[in-house]
Amino acid sequence: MNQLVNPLRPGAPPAGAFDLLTTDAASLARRGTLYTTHGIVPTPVFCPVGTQATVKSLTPRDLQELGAPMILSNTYHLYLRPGADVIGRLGGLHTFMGWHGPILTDSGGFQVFSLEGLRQVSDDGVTFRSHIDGSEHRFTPEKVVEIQETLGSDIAMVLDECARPDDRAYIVEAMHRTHLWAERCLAAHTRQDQALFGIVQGGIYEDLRAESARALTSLGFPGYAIGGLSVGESKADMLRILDHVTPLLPEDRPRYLMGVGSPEDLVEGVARGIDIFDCVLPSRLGRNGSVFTPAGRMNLRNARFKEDPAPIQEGCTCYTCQHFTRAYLRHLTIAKELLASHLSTLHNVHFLLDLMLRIRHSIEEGTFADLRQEFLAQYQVVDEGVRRRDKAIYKRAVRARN
RNA sequence: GGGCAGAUACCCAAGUGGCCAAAGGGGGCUGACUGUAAAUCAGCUGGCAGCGCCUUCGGAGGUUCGAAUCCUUCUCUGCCCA
Repeated sequence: MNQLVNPLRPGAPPAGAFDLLTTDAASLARRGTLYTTHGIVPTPVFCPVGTQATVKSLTPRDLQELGAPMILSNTYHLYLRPGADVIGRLGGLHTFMGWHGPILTDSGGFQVFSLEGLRQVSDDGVTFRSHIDGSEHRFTPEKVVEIQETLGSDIAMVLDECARPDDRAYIVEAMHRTHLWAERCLAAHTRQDQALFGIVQGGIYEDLRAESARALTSLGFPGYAIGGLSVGESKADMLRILDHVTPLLPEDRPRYLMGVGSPEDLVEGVARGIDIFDCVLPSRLGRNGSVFTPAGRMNLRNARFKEDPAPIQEGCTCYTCQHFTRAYLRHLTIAKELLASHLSTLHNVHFLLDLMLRIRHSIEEGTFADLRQEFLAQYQVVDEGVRRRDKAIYKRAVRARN
């Protein structure tokens, strides 16, 4: 894994090349290989997220030991601090952060969405106010490509506009802008050792998704991302859109579902033909005291773990589970010790990487359908009922106050 | 023995006549988190029953339409003087 491939070496696959190895008989799941300048990525793959050139609380050595095939980092955040030029002068992002495996950089498109209120969008680009010091900055498609080329990531993303799922008129506008930007990004992109992926938008509307997929594929990218999902729409909507979109994307190019990452979503995403995932969930949940188990999420703060001598997950091979009890992890979490974040994140990332490993094997063995069925039968998803109950408690509290 | 200050919910601590079941912290409990403005955020934390009632501010008694708040007394704590 992570074996170095020189894209300039004669006969070596170009950066971003994708080999489709096996296709599942009962679903759209597929097993493939993605070639990058910094290593070969087996797909389907999950990428932990290191927004600020670090997967929070983990060292590159941890990531290597966990077997992370590729990680994600972020254009907007690194551009603001420490500055892409700084990283460029220090030898590029890989050298700067000490991670020599594949890196995918997001374009800042997600920040167009998440920094709503600090930004203004026009057809030409986005004007941001820095969330750090309030200073004004401008991102155009060309600028975003330039930054990512300076960073030297293995896979760069086009600038896109991620929009809330509920407003069709706005989604249409954002989608068309995303198409214009995709074309300009492609025209501006020069690095041969870096692959540039396009991003399909269109919210929860099947006709818009189809239009977006058509527009993007006509431009000819080495890989296609599906953006604008898991941003507040229901799970049913997300899966419906995936069912609809992946068949419209070229079979011989990798498909990347951006920002998705809960265990159940990974399984269902793979079943719908997704090859690449990334998500902050394992690291953020870890820092906030939640860990994944085959039965669902576990909140380590719960009083019932106060004297629990078991590991998070019986039989788990991660460092955390092999050495520490729930009681100890609960103590660290409640005492807000730094080690709690590290150990919980370690377990969570391991959990997802291990799930992907098992998924890849099962596709090779032709048993993905069984894995999918067994995993989903066991894994308890936090359901709408719980949310409704929370909402009811909140309403009652408000009523009591008035 | 005398003088002064104090005792408020699990802890610390506001409140010195009605707007007080009682501010604010802390602690405790619960929940959320999906291309990271997140080591973050939200709710609950006297009891019961669904907008009301009941029992609370060291104990007892009193003043008042009404007391955590005023008076008497007792208990305890701290400081000072003998």
